[in-house]
Amino acid sequence: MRLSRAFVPTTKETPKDAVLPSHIYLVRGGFISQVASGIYNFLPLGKRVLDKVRAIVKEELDKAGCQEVQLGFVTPCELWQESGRFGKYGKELLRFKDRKENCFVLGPTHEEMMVDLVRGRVTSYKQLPLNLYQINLKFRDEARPRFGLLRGREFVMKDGYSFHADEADMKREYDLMERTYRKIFSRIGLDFRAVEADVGAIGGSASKEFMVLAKSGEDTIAICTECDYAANVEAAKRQKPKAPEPAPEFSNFEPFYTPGLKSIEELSEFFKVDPYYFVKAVAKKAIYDDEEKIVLFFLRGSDELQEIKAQNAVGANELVDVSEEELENAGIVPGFIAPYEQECMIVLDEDLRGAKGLICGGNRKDYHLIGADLSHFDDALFADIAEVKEGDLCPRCGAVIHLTKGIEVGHIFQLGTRYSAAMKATFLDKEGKAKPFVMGTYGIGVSRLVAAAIEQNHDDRGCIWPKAIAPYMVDIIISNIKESEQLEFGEELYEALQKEGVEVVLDDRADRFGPKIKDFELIGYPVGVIVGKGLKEGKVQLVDRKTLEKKDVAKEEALQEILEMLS
RNA sequence: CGGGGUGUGGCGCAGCCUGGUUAGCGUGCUACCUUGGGGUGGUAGAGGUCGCGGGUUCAAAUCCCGCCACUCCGACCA
Repeated sequence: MRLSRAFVPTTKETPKDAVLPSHIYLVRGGFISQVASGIYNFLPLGKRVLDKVRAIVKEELDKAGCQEVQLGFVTPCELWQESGRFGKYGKELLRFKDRKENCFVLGPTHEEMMVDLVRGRVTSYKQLPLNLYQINLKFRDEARPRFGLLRGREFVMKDGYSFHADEADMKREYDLMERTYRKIFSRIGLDFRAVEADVGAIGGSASKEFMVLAKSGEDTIAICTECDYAANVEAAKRQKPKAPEPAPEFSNFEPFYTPGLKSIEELSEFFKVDPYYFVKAVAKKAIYDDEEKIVLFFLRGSDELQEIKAQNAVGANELVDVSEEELENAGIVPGFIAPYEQECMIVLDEDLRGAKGLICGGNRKDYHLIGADLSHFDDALFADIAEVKEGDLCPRCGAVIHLTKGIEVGHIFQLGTRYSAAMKATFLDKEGKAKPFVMGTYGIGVSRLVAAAIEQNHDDRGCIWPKAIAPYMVDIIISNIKESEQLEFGEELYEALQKEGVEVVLDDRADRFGPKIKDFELIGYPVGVIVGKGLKEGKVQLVDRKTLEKKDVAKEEALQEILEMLS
């Protein structure tokens, strides 16, 4: 491609509202442009990167025996009503009617469509297993799109669905998909972790997320510093924390006057006791399909409530904050809540099981109880609801856990029969009995990967594309096109590289050197070739975008050297 | 969904509080000259329904009301 002819509108200025590097550089580099909130156009360079990611995903999936299909983007409401998700999915589902008043939605995910496609067509265990996928647009009317391609409303996703005769075969496929996903993200050149995850609203028995490690990630993940344990904090476990010394000693179980002291910090200071020995209460309102109720969660003062775990522990659809007024109306004393004598539902953290010698709220304003003993509480009340924190101990090997941030780019689920049963998608097994398919579902955020790659690979000058997905591999900069010698050699090298099958751009614009090298750095081609004043001595300069190192090479050797840099 | 902010040539902004000539600056764009290894300098140009609708007024980018869009913080996020 000749840059003099290319549609690559780069800008010197940072777009007004972009905060993250990937957003800034993708817009400034002329890869994407915004159309509306959470909706982007892909320009020629962005489209090339997207297609490369797409091609890698496709290649590895096909190798793993998956088959690509393409489902309609516009899907009939009836399918959503059938699965029961039409109402539950809520406002994220963009609904509209056609001229005949038929109701449709833009697909945010395609479980329903895929089950509908397969049911009635795959009817025997002999046709299983089957793994179908598509790489297609998705639309979710997010309440708050942000960060450019990282959280758009319209995005490109690979979504795959597998169908099996039994659980064991589904697990086999799940493991195969994990290995396949690892290959995909490794090929793209990303530093990522496969982490244990919460299954969330999609359901199923197990799931793993693939996280690209980046400071700007919206997810927090817990990683063991010794073994390969890694989990999203929403699902992370830990070994029982060690009790700090010295443990406080209380001769009696009795109220203690603590005027105005509510926070664990203040109390710890007041009693000179480590927060570990306090019982803290977190009140939430649990929302169910047909009711809502106040739940009190109790943890050690040194821990924080993990809301997803807490939500799962009480089987609620959602947990929301509860006001002090609501608490008082329920006969609860905010700031001084004890696990004793509560009328509402209570849940205690696993780590409090059998704990004694604690300080907790007094169920009375300005009083706490010292010498509390929880060893008589019913086992049923305990659940793992604490958030794993920096320095906690790995549940597998006991080494120290480290927290880091990640961008979720893939998620695989052992789904089971949730959708197949609801939508009556069955096959006949060996005994001739009808059974619902056992399913798995697997997703990759293809357009999000484009942004994630930049979040992880950039410097203060622009993008540094991994070679596997760079829009072009080489940028030949002709320093001054008025110098016919430079122009000629540039053209010659351009042709030679194309003959070698290298994707190359020729910067033959009538600009000066400055803007050209700035664009090279901004766009982030892996290799730059500067054809400039060195040519008089028979030399050109090769630039490694990643290190920004330049080296002079004889012009006759340039081709060979470039090929080596790319290998 | 709750709370804030913004909307003015392609892009980034000023002007608005205190209404009043031709709406200004930077950048980008066009032409010519200049320069030619890190966004060169100059001259001359093109380019704006001041988000939309209504109101107040002799007069509205500016004041008032309504709407829309975008955005930030939070909630939410298969």
